[in-house]
Amino acid sequence: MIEKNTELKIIEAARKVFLVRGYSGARMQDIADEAGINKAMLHYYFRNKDKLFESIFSESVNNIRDIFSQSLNSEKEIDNTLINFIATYSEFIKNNRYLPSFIINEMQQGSEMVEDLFKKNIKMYPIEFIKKLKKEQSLGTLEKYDPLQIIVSIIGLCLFPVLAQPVLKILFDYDDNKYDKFLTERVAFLQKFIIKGLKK
Amino acid sequence: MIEKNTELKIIEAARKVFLVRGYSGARMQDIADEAGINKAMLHYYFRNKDKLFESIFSESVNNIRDIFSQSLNSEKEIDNTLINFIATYSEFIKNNRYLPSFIINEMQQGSEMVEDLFKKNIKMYPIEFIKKLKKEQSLGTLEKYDPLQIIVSIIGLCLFPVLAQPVLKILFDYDDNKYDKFLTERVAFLQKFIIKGLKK
DNA sequence: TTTGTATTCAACTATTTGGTTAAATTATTT
DNA sequence: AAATAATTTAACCAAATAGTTGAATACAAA
Repeated sequence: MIEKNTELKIIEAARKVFLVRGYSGARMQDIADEAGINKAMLHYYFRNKDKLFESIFSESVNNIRDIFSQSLNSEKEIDNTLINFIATYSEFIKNNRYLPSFIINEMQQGSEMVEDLFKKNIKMYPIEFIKKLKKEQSLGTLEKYDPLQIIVSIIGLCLFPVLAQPVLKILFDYDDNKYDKFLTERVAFLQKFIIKGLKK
Repeated sequence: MIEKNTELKIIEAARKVFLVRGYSGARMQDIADEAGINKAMLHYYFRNKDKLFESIFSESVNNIRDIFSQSLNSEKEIDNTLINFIATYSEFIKNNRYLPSFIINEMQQGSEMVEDLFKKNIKMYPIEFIKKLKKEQSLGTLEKYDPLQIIVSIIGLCLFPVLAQPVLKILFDYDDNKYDKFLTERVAFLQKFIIKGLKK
């Protein structure tokens, strides 16, 4: 019997394996098993490991980019922009645990191929948000910090607890439920903490 | 001629390779080349890849733990504790770029062996710092945030720009010099931003 | 010097892993 | 139904990689 969605099944399996194990840790056999197909099928649909990886990595970069620009540009006023971004971005990351560490890690390796894919797909600079910040800064409502320091801080505050989840769970002796609660509560904490830190 | 510090050379080479490439990305041959010795020497001094990895990973966890507790407990007063921690920790991380991502990544894989090594070596809970925070909170000088949220935030703010360095460099179109400047300037920014965010 | 021990290496083996192929099966078109 | 095209598989092959071995060399102690 011919399976209609073999390609989709492969993509889903590859996503699962690559995101957790990374390029060098991923095994073609594992991906085939996860997809419930024969290993040769992978090479039928995708010429080789590199090509399969490329499609997963590109897709991942696109996802991060989309949710980022989408959640950063939805509201007009700066406070609401921040509140909305923190909530939306945190939620997305929570549901896509492995996405940030996957991208960060592959980029760390410094391979030409990965860097090119990243550059090709990311195309994003938060120009509108920076304008908003600068305007508030010149009005005297926000501290005159470097906008990029601010952006890195906000993203980092959202991402880090998910990036470091396995480490922090052990450090704090939290089980899955407790850590989930920790992440949920973090949204309100961040909204208050960040705005307090930025306001003059 | 017998080389006196072969074991040390191996450790240094293994550190270099493992920290950047991770367990699965590291090649015994690369480590041997980096150390300037024969591949068989690795197995003479360390039985196998796992044993060599274990010693590097344990050492890394110990380093992180030491610098953490050391820079967190040096000062008495809360403001100075924070200012000192941010400066010391940031400086350490800047000089040990790959340490955080190495540990976080290997922990992400969820292997029994790595998790056990981590638990065995970390043994750290910032009890003194939490006491200090709670005292200030009850005095009304600090906002009544969950101490763990605070700690995760401070660490994340210091670590994230180094974790995500390759990504952020491309996003901001910064070269090595510019990014180095960004990290240097970040210390003062964080000291101000964090204290403002925490103070009532 | 001689003897024993630690160190080093080149060449080898075993295993893992990515990739190929040819044949069989299923679907689609004529 | 027959012919053609697409899909799937088992059984391979080739390359990469971890690990082994035995001989040679250097050093230290007797």
